[in-house]
Amino acid sequence: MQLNQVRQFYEKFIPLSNEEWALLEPNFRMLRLSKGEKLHSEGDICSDVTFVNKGLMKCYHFIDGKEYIEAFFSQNEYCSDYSSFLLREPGKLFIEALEECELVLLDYNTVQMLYDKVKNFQKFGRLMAEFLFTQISIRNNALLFETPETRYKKFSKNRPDLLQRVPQYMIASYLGVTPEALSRIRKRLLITT
Amino acid sequence: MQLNQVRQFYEKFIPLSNEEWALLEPNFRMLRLSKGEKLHSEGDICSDVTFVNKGLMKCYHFIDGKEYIEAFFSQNEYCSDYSSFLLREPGKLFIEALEECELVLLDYNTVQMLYDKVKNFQKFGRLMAEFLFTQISIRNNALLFETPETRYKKFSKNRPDLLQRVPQYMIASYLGVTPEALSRIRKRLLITT
DNA sequence: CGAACTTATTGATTCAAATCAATGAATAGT
DNA sequence: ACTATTCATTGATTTGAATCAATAAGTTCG
Repeated sequence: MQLNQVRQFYEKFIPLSNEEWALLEPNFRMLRLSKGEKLHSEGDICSDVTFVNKGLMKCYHFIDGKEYIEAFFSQNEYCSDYSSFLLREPGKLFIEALEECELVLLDYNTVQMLYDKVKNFQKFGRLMAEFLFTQISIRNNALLFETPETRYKKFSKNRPDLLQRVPQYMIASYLGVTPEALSRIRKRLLITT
Repeated sequence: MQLNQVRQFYEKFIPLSNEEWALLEPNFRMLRLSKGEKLHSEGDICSDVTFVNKGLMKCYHFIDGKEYIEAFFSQNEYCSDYSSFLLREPGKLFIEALEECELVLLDYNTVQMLYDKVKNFQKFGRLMAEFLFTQISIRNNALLFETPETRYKKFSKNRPDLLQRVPQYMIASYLGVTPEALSRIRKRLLITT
């Protein structure tokens, strides 16, 4: 099991001695998903925090037959229905592989155990929660206060890789508009530019 | 300085021995604000986490001459521009007293110090961040997926106190609609009910 | 290769809520 | 008590994006 990416990820938040890593390492589980397979569905209580070792996941609400994409998670990102994981309540999200994926999981009980056993893991948990808070705040402010056009421009700039890997109607969903609207935005930008 | 409410608040998240409390207690600062005074303005780096001992605060964006209320914080709630506090970057929020307020503050450096010095404080920080994450998620899902009418109904049910204490145009702003729209929603509900 | 399906584009129409405008009710200040 | 101001309501109009509809371009796979 290739865990060097995971370790690097953790070490961006906290220092980890070899001894501490040795306590962490045996707890990870590897999961491979094919394109279209789901990690998590609406109604499930999210059982694990998940690190994307390889591939691309999408995370979405499904309401009245329509997908509303909340996030894409690619290599070296953390991906879970975090609210459900924390609250131990059935979640509202689906999480699905958009490509062949290699995931590294840590289940809820193990996480709780590690908070007690591994020095610094509590801090890691705090920093992760804080990080995710700031991420969700940024996204929400964008949806509330920026125009679809601005959101598209920023997305193109920040995630040019996803622009290639993800069909346009999913980008539209992520940006909070219909595919038709995004098509028109792109047309407008081509003319203007 | 009346800190029993603060202690109770902390103890909802973690156990605190008298010794630990003795380490915490001297670090709190009390701040009184009159109606209309601001705790925090756009562009400020949020310096403190703030507990509302008494009174009512509003937290809002101010864009194109208009207020967009993000949250109300009343007695026994935590109130800050948390993103700015965490990122150490200028914030986008204003936080202002809607009534005479009594606030209890803990500044950034002290918080960091306490993470190291007080057993369990790291855990408290994690639980707070997690709690705030779930709160923001709930609000955002409401704004994205519920109708203004549903949001108003839930708000009336969950915060009947605020319905009394806060003018209707501020409720409208919090619910993400104009005052005119909220007035019409209320009318509709009166007729239907 | 060509059929079947998926995705993207373009145009016409609809819709929910914002904006604009006016009036009435309530509240505050002198 | 009376004026000024703020707040809530109601009606008319506008608007940005969704929906509906049709076509074109691209992909997949038998």
